[in-house]
Amino acid sequence: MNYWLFKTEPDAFSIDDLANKKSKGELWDGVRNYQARNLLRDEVKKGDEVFIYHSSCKVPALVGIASVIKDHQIDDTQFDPSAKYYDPKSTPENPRWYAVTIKHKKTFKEPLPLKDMKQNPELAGMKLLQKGNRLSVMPVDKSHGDLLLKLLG
DNA sequence: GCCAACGTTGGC
DNA sequence: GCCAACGTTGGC
Repeated sequence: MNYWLFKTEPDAFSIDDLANKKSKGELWDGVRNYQARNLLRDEVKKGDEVFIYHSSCKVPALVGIASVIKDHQIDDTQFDPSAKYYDPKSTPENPRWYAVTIKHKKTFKEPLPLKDMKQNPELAGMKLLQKGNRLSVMPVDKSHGDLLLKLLG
């Protein structure tokens, strides 16, 4: 079992939206970055735990946890010209983008703001805290993941 | 809204 | 394959 962190903009899709999907879960599509794609395709596996992070909002923070309930599949939005994430250079014969399905597990009673994470020496080294980091899907070390779960319950 | 830090694109 | 121009992300 591995830990991951997925970013989402709460205005577009929040932890509450994910919670509302209940056991059905949510297909995490629309990822259009090769590094993130490689993780989704090759390394994110059913049963893994995913920290949900709200970005580009008033208080950027870790807000909850989800679990992966389905391994990667082709992200069909890449073929749909009307979709926001349409990729004209992608073909069904040679798809570029993939998506996994995750299910809401828990919304933390108190979100853990980015600001606080930066101040916790035990979390130093987390990819999320590295300057200039823009990845929307990233690995979380086991030690960091365990600690976060302990902090957040 | 600003801007730093990237990633991507395309001309050469 | 280099690199300038451009677009996007995301904290502040």
